[in-house]
Amino acid sequence: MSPLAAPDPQPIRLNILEAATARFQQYGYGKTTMAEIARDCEMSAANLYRYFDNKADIAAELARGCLGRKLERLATVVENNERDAAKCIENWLLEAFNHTWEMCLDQPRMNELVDDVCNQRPDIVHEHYSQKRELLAGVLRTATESGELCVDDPDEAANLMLIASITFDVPHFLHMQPRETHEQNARKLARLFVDGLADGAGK
Amino acid sequence: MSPLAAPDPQPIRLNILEAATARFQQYGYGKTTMAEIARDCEMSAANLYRYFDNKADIAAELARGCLGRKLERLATVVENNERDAAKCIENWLLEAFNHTWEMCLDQPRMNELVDDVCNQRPDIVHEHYSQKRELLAGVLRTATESGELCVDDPDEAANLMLIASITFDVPHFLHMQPRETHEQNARKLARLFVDGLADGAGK
DNA sequence: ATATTGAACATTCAAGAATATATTCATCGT
DNA sequence: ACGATGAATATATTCTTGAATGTTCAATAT
Repeated sequence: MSPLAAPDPQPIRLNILEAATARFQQYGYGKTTMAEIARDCEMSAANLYRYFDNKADIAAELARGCLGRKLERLATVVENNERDAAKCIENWLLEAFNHTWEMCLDQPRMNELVDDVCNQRPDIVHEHYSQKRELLAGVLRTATESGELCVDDPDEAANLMLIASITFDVPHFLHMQPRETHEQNARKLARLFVDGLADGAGK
Repeated sequence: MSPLAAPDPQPIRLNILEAATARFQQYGYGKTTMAEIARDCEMSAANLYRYFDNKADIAAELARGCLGRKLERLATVVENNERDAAKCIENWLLEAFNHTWEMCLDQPRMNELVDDVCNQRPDIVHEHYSQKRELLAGVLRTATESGELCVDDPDEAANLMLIASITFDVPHFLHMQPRETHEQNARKLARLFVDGLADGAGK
């Protein structure tokens, strides 16, 4: 009633996404039908197409959500370590790895879905990547201003760090080592980054 | 005749491998039959099993060969840069990337085969990885002795570098950037490694 | 007009038959 | 004995087809 209370812009869209999430989690993308999602939303399958172009677009939206939550976790790490870039980078890598690890264990179907979407939608991967780089570049810029690090081009350095820490973002490599080893590697790699970007390096 | 001249220990095995290579290159693993390989060797299909346990083992042997040649290229890089660890590491990453890139372009089917074998035979991946780590650790050890670098645990550092440069070894990430960008990234990452492992870092 | 639907259409999936191929083995020639 | 083979068997691949599902659209209700 009040013009101040902003109602959900698309409550139906969200409803569909929730229903799809529940189905995909339990049965997987391939085994859930548009009819089932529609039934959960108490509408016809045809009507889903008023809110999404097709089934793949629902999955894409969910994948975006997953990647968004991952970004939020990393943003929280950044917020909690504003004064200590070394710790921030270490915790960034640990958080990235733990998120990947936990997704694989706890939500294997959703994880698989994100993987598939990423393979078919380079734009989604790229946006997620850009957001991460921007966030990480901010950390490096701040640390350079405070004197903790000495980074000429924060964007370039952030890019490098993301490339070099791909192991921790991609499920494909997870099974090659136990969790503890991965975590140790994350810590060591963070140390290597910090040493390589420290003031006085490479001169 | 002369006991000095060591004849091929298994010329027939090699012959089979050559025939299989030619077929796999042109038609792919799935589309070439044991009968075809046998015909190329002028023998029966049954006789192939005197030299290999099964078709997959032929592919495994070829994959080992591919990885072996990759290791040889890296070993050559090491030999040609014994005095300059920084250059050696840079050229290592460039060589690793270029090998991956060229394999994907020039021998896509063989590349796919190596990929498949690696997914089914962790032992082969692991051995290749161990060989690379040993080679790279040697570089770090030598550089530490000469004072160019300061690496406490060369094995651990080599391990880290290999993990961090996975992008350049795995075809999966190749298409995400043009060749020049990858090469620049390889150079920059090498620089980051060297800076991070330089004397005085991390103290 | 807008939201929704049932029914039509297009595409994909899945199960089984048919085929092709991988693998084994008894036998042959040396 | 050894190396090799053709035929026999087991396994995998392909093909076919009915069914299931994704998608569209004209028609209906609000």
